[in-house]
Amino acid sequence: MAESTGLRERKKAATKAALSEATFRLAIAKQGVENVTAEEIAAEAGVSTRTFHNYFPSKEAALLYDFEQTTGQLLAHLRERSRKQPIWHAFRDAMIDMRFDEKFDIDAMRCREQLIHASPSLIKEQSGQFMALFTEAIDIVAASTGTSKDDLYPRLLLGAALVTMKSSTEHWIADPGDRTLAQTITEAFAVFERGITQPPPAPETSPDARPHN
Amino acid sequence: MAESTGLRERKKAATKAALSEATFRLAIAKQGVENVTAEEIAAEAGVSTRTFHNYFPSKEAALLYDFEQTTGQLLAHLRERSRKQPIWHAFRDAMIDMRFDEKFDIDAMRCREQLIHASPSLIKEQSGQFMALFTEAIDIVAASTGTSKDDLYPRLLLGAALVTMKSSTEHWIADPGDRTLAQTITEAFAVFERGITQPPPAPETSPDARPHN
DNA sequence: ATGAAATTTTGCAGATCACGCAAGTTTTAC
DNA sequence: GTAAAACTTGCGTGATCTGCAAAATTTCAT
Repeated sequence: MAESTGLRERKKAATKAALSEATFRLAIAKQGVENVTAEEIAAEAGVSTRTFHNYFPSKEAALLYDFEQTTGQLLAHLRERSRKQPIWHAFRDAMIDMRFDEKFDIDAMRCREQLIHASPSLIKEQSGQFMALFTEAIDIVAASTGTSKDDLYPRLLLGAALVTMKSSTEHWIADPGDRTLAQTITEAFAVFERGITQPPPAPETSPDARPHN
Repeated sequence: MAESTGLRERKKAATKAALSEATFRLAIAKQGVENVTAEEIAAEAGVSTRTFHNYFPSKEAALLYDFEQTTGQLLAHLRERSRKQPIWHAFRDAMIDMRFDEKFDIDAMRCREQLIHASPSLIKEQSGQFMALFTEAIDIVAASTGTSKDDLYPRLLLGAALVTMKSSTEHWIADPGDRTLAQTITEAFAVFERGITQPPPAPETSPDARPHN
């Protein structure tokens, strides 16, 4: 559906991607987004400053463009799975479906994490995107649990799921150890199934004895 | 200790509070922070625009000033309790210690919530403050659970606690029903103790209805 | 009380951001 | 091939936020 849509669509997508990548490149080179201007990004991508702002409202949004994309895909997976699976494990499996570890370079992910972690404006932007994800997902969760979206339980469940996804990914990126990302995610989701007051049984460094899934 | 610190300290605190309140007032009057300028806020509080920016980096920060204050107090309570209590219930009880329902007008809280919910910039600002709280609290949690701050478990626990505090407060503000805030908080924390896949025993609206998760 | 020291307030200038508008350019579709 | 639709660009504008230095205010020692 998005393939045959002609030159214009493809060019737009390419420009947007180029701007996002240019932002990433410059941010790394200059050790932080705050040291990069919209003007520089536009120049790096070969368009005018005005055009940059046609595509992104801010350089923060440009840098987190693929996060936003990812979010959309995750939601699609979630919608699909939520019709055949209890919502909690639908989140876990939708997350595993994303296969970040195969799609992205782990060093690039680490760089990105560091950029975000070091910049208040990026932290805010990312948090804002998480909140948007919350808003988009709450209906799915409410429907799936047979509750209202204003109830407490679906909000807690969704919040827990988002926290789990963010934390486990960050943790795995920082130090994969001998685990796959899917294992780490599964482990993290299991913590909430067990009850949060129950600390995880296996110390995080022991290598064997983890039957996957 | 902060009492006898002379006229200067007191005036600064008063100015800061005045600026924050002015921001709140104007934001309500104009139906959103985006319709208020720093210049207007400064005028309303009787100082120069430059002075406003000496106190707050942005109008969003000004509007969420008391949230920041609250955060600090919560951390103090948490630190105290975490030495005598397991960390999970320390969070719950530290939160209850705050007694928002007694300290703040519920209508004002509702207004504030609506302002935040309707403004992307405020959502980002608040999320940023939550992340700051995360950063400040993670050491306490790690110490209290005997783990490293880079481990997964303390991050999940802290994330769950923050989600619980935010969600239960918002939920209670939106519709207190016949519950106290402390009850709602306790109920919410209990969800995570039980295991997130276990829906709460008492449905929030209909008395029968087995939840079919 | 008084004058010097420390601190705060303020105006000004400058860099950036983000958006509306209208003219110019490219792509599409007939 | 040409007209319509969509995209790019430059310009102008209003707002944000910061540094700097002068003026005003508070503090403190005497």
